[in-house]
Amino acid sequence: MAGVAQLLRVRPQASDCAHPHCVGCEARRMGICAAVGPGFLPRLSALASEQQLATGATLFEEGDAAESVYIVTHGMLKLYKGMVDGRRQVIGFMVVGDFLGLAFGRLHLCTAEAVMPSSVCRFRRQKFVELLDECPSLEREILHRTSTELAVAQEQMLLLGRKTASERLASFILCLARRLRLPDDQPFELPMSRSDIADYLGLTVETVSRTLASFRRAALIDFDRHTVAIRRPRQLQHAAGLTEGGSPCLALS
Amino acid sequence: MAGVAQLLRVRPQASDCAHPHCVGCEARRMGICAAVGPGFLPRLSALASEQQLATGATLFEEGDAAESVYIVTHGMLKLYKGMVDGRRQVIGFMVVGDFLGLAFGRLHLCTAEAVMPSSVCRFRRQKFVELLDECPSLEREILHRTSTELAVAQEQMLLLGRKTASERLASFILCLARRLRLPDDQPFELPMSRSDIADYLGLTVETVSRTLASFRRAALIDFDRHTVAIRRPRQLQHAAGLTEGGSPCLALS
DNA sequence: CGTGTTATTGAAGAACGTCAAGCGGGGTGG
DNA sequence: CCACCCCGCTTGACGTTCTTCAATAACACG
Repeated sequence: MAGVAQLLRVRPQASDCAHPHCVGCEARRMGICAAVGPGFLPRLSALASEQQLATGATLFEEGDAAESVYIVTHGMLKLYKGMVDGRRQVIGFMVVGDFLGLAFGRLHLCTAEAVMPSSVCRFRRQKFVELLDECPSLEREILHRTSTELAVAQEQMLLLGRKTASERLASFILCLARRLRLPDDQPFELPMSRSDIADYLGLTVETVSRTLASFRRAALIDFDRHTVAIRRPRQLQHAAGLTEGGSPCLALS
Repeated sequence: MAGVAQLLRVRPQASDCAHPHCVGCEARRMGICAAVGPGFLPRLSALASEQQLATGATLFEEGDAAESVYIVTHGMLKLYKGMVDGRRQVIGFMVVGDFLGLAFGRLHLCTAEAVMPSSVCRFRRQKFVELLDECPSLEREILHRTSTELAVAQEQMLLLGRKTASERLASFILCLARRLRLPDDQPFELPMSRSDIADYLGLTVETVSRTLASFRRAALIDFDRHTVAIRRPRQLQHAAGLTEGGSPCLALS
């Protein structure tokens, strides 16, 4: 679980905040706290409530009225869109500190489901928007995050539209590794299932499995069901269709 | 050209503004004007400069330093990302009133190229950010737009990851039609080339051409090189893999 | 320890890509 | 004004990649 523990520490610099109001809800330590000034923290406390999610539990579904926004405080959730016949596209994996449900419409546009035991901090949407009105630095923070998410989504469009199966898997692994900022060769955890990976990369589980197997045969990586280690990072980058200095992924947060 | 003319009128309600400062640069009439109060308009005037683009001209390239932001005032631009071997993914087509170059990083993450004779209104980035600091309603407007663009990008991820060629083309045509809010059966313009469409939908020109031809054989649409008319909207929606009431696309603006 | 779920592996098939040839429109230059 | 050429679009034949279908293996859970 060392890998996951690191995955969760997305915005470590924000955890320095020792303000008394920051203790109750971990979310405040993770992101919002740094953005809102001390004056707003009491109001934030009043707004927040924590919620636990078992693996597979859905926080909200595509089409639900969007009445709350959330911050992930533990674990990992996937966001996905579905089609009537069951095809799915995973939009992203949200980790600690990420906002959920920020779509500025009346309805949620994807489903949010826990891929491992997780918890979130919930805010009433309307109250949250009012807070936004009063706290420009929070609004700037949200804008910054939304804008980063947009850049990530656009990078993923390139992957989904133009990359081969091998390139997709290689990009995915490098992206995870970069997000964890791990030294090469150190194994890290994949909390999501093969089927989630397939739905994220626009492939089938079989293709994911076969491609990972071929990477292992080529000694690019080593892996077990929920663990991966990068053995030859340079060659893996090459397999991802990236230049040396290229951006394997823009970390989501 | 009737179709294009309508394509350009994305935010018609904003054109009501009769403030003297709104006359010079069309951008102010299209979007920003409504967001910033009259007090900020003189500053906006001072910041702006207009720029013409011939078809095929690039406004900025992936990797360039991001020193300005732009608003499209005439025509249409495509945003795309490239891979070293020449593969491309078109991220989106930007029409009048859309912002360009808002990536909150030091570098542009895609190339912007005119698909038809176009013009943009340029703002020095730093000045623009300062303006953002002083004008909360403008910041809110930008947040709203960014958030909408994110939703569009996520919808496109579903298309690129999970839809068949027919579904992609059908979705694309319906999306354009919805954006123009045309009555069915009325022909409208496709300013972009087949190759741009292919790069937008993650296909090849040949597949785009063949699929359009098959739609015409099935009498779903009629088309000419740069004109399309929807003949059987219900069946086209079905071909797009959408439910009756479903969202063919969230208009970009 | 058994059972359901998830992952792997193989073989056959389909969808889309690649290669190649032909068409047609628009622009240029004679 | 016409002929030519270039470029974008279309259409056909063939290949490749990925999916689909199916069987087996490995794990997680009670």
